Amino acid sequence: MKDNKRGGFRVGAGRKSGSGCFGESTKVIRVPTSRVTEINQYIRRPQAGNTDIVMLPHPTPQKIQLKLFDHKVPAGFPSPADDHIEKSLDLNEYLITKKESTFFVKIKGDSMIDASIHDNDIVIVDRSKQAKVGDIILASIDGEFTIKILAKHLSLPRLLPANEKYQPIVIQESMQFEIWGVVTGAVRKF
Amino acid sequence: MKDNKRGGFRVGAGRKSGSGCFGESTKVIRVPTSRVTEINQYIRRPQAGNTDIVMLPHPTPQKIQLKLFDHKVPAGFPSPADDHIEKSLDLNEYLITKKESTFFVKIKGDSMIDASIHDNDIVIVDRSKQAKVGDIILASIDGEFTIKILAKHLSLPRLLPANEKYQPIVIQESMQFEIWGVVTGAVRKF
DNA sequence: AATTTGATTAATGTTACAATAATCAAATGA
DNA sequence: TCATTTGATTATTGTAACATTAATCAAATT
Repeated sequence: MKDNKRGGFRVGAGRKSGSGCFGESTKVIRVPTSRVTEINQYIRRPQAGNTDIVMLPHPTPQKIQLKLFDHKVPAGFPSPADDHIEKSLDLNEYLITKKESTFFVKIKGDSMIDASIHDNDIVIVDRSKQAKVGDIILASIDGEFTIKILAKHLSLPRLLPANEKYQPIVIQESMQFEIWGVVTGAVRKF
Repeated sequence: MKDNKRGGFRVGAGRKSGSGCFGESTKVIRVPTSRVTEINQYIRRPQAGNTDIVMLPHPTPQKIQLKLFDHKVPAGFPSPADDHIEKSLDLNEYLITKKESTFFVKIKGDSMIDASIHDNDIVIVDRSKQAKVGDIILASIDGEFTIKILAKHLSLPRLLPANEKYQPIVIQESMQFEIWGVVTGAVRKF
């Protein structure tokens, strides 16, 4: 039942310009594949209600409100602060699993620098944990404490320093050798 | 002077995949005309961000005092009587000076590795401390959080990574730039 | 040994296209 | 008469295609 009498060219016919979801014309641009989702979310995000406010601690009695998205040039892409203030953190809870068997050791010197344990770092040692090959352990050899990576050489245990400049130590039967625990963490003050 | 003896099909010929300015494949997407410039700037700006989640100190942390030993003292412990050697320590107290102005940020990537800040470390940031040149700071650049070393060059602030593979960032007037605090410590779990 | 050259393939900005959606007015039907 | 349907028209929108540029390799040349 087609006829030629409906429609037809006439001014004002057809979809109105600006009736798309952006209310304006569009262009195609090329962007990295990994950021397609991010950009699509961003350009579709309601502009009006964009009032993300993050509260961060401040020494003054009343906490300061820091407004994000007040950029001068590129306006408001998703910021890490958007949804990233998640939870609170208790350092004791985070770093100490078993407080009954945990203690700290303050490190002197740079012999563990390749395991990124530095002079004056404090390491967290759990003496209840069974040391496995590859673990960073606190051991004593002939009455001296040392922090090393546990390896195994035939049947005798072997301690690898994390710093290449130091020689591995093969534990002989005659040596007093004791593993005091496994290093489970490290903390540092700047 | 054309001949058919150069080039020719052979494995490995031609431009390498991923050699473009994004280091990955691209796609075309349609965006509002008014935001083309903004998005092009955004996807091309230096990726300074090296932080992940932001956390606040726990309001009611566990109080755990554990023994602190010195790496260099001769083994013979535990010797609870010896107060000279043995101290005790609470990690929250040790690392957090001002709870009201402190928060935590998780590090992503290895841009600060020479400052011994590693992937997945958590750094402690004090917002009340005045940042000085040379300090490790948390800053935001155009909405992106980053941990960097604060420097100054010709009166413009500069953010230096602690890894020669990364480029310093010169802060221009046109950039949104804010210093959020000074990094006062770092913790790591093994 | 260093440089040039031509073939090859990826990157990149733009245009083209097809499918969908919105809009209008004539045609239809109550 | 007035609401609904219908067909033509035009914008939107995601994707494919294209042309130009850039990077890379190995043979040819200096």
